[in-house]
Amino acid sequence: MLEDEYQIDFFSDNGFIRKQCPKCGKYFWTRDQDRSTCGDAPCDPYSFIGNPVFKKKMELAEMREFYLKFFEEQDHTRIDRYPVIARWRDDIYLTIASIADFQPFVTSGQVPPPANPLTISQPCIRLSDLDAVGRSGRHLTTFEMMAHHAFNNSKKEIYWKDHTLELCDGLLDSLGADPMAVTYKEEPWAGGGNAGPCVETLIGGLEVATLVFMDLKQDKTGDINIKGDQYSKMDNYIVDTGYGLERFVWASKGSPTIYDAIFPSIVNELMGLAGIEHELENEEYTNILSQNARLAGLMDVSEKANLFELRKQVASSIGTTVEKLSSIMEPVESVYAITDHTRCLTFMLGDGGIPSNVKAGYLARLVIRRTLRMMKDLGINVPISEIVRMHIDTLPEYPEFQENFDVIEDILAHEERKFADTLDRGRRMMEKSARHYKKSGENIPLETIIDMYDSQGIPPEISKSVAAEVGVEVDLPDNFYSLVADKHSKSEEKEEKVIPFADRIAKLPKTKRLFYDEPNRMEFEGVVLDIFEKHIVLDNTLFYPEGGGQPADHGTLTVEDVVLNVVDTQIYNGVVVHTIDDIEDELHIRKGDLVVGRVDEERRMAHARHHTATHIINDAARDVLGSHIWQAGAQKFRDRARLDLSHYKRITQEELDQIELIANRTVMENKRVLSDWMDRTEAEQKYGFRLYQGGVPPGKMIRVMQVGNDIEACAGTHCTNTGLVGPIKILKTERIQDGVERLEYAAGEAAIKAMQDLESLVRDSSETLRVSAEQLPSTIGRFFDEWKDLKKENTKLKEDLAHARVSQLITDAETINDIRVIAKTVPHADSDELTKTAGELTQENDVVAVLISELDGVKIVAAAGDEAVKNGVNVGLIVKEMSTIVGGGGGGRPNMARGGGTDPSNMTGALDRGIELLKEQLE
RNA sequence: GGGCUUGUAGAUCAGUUGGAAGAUCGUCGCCUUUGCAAGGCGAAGGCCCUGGGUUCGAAUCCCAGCAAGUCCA
Repeated sequence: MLEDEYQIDFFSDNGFIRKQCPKCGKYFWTRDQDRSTCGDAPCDPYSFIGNPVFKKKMELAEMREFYLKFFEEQDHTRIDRYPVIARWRDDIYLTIASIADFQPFVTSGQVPPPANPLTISQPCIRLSDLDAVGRSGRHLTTFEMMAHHAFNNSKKEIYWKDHTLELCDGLLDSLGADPMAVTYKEEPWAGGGNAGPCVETLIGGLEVATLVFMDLKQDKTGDINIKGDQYSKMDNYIVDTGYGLERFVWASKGSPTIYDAIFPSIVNELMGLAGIEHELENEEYTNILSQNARLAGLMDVSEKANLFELRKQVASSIGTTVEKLSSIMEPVESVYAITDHTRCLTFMLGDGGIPSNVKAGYLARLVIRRTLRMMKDLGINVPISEIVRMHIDTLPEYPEFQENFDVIEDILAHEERKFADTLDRGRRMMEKSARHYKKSGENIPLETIIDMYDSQGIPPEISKSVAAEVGVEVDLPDNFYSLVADKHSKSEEKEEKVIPFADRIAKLPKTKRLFYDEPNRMEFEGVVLDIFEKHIVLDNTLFYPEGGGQPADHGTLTVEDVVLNVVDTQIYNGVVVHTIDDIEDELHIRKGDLVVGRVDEERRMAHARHHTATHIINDAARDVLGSHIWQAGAQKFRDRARLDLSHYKRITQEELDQIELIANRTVMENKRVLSDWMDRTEAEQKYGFRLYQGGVPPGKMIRVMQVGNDIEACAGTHCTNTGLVGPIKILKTERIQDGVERLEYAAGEAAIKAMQDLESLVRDSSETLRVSAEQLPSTIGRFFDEWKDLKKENTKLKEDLAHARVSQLITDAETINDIRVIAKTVPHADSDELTKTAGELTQENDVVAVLISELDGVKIVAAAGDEAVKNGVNVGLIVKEMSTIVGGGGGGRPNMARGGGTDPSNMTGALDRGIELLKEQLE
């Protein structure tokens, strides 16, 4: 990054000088002539601990308000926070920064910002430093990023570097910070395809703010190189700042750790539950914590080696052993981590996140399980929801969490039970495996432990302790988790959607879409703007292009007397492209022609019914299941539609019936379906993020649909009244992931058809059984029971038959070398009967039975008593050879073998050969 | 989105190279005991998840589906 980027008037006008840090080599700006280091850890240690850098101690709410108010007074508009689950993004699951709220449409310039400039305090979740949370004294999974943003472009500049620095410095000043202690470090920033110069604001050794001047985008042909990637200048340039609310509070209090600063009451409560006295009043104790935090600030403690090094240094500086120190620190660190993690869960679940085995839900589960493990280690025996409740009680500024608490509690109870089940199951499996290895005297291979974790979810620590109980050693390498990750590493290819004739389409104006204003009109006139191969673009159209889970309209385009069939309709950057099926050699259509379009009404209406029904079902489901229900995907077809819903347990039949009933009531109420194009920001303020059930559409204006009580941003075609949807019939549910339920249903004529199909199933069944539909269940039950009884009886009869045969067969035995040999054909006996007969015959030790029958080809069974086996008989070999004679195969063990073949003509030959072999074996 | 694991008696699980469906607990009956706990003897209880395929033969191998678990991005 060029040095020029940091030659900012604010610095020169305010007596700053630029220096290079002798430790890290980075450049920074300071008012202090005598300062030499940059002010960042590890070049400077924390100096604010026990020595606050701001005038007044503040709590989170007070600090947040102070910040927002400061920027409001500086002409910024305060806007509401966004959810921590980033539903409007398809590239990230969690909101990781305030700027994430405005990506991608605002930052790219497609959509104007809700206000400009604006200020916000955005709760963010980052799980990347999970291991350091609790240990480092400063890491959190959840934090609020306070920010002021200005969105500039070549036409209009709000403010840029100078004013940003002025505002930041002014804020610190108004908090009573010592100007001489503040440094600004140059640090080029890149991330998410953008980049730009950046300044880090440091005070007391702590980084409290990051000021990013985002003006570059990734571009292979760009002429600016940052960290190995090429970038070029953007037309938009954005002030992207981030001030850590929690760090500001910490700095204002000077507590030993950030955790003690931001949620002291919950930390204390948990210490009590864990049976640890948190002696913040105890000087020796706070000394240890402070030392630890200061030194931890200098290193990355997520590395095991570093953690040990940290312990060593702290131990020596307070004159104790590493072991002693660890025994003091570990429980405390766990309490910190639990407090942090439960706060994270409060936000995740409070914002409607559902634990799952995939996507954002998996992250929630990960955090839940980590927390439960630590709680167990500390002996904290309260439901995890109780700790979440403590957080909610201290967060009155988030009333929505309070409202959702019942569901949150249920989800957590559910997860707790699931995890307990998993551990139980895992422990049993591990015990078995451990016993197996103990028997063979081997150590348990690492592979087994990895498998246990990877496919059964058993943490390696638990595997190890279970193994130890059984008495087998396990070596856990430090890089265990990266070994697991290696197993999964593979390249991933994403398919880019290719736009046909992209350059021609780019030159065309956006197509006027008539279907919004006139949803019931099916015929229109249009002028041909362009034709390429089978694709036709008009100036306006009634054809709905595929989108929002609704398939494309079909129909016809007529030019004079030529009728063209439209088989697909797509939209690319606002240009609707109609695709027709085969065309004549000579296309009777050219630019400027007037065409008459007719939409296939039946198809369109079926889609519209299913689309409106989808909104109705979504609303009904939320009614029945709770407010955590979100659409996780949807697709409409002509004969049915499906809707994926986030829900943490299986939907029961009763709930399903209820949803169906409510949905049909909405239909019968025949409410008007309202739609309105609204300013995006206005709609968001009015209806919230509930709008975005089906993802976030681009554009300044969005179409807001109201169907019954359901309000969503939706670009599909709908019925004008709910009554037009007709009956709605839920066909089935499927669990497509843990935490996502799929509903399949039909509406209108499709529903009638579906019901008729179901009915005919019942009718056919009852006709087959010759009973009325009402009697079907009981009759089927009876048949099933009878079938079971008959099967048992059949088995019994075969045994009896076998028994009856035995007495006959035994008299025909031929004695060879003291062994009685029975080699016979048993007519019409199946394999089971032969087996039972042979089995009974060989109850006598000196008997060998070779039985053969003709049934579905040839069946052969041979058995030998113990005595016979001792004398060298191996019926496995005999049957094997016999079977090949009848065109099949067979085998078994020396005392029992079965086989058969497809060719009955050679049965006697096979039997003779069997006797021959037997004789050989007995000699 | 991808990977891995698992579906067998009411429950928890065995079931070897494809070759006679098992154990433990629970249930029921009888015996023992003043009674209980327990013990002894015996019995009932299986569409081996579903549907295809391979094979003389599949709980076992292959494919598809359904269901459950789990890890990763």
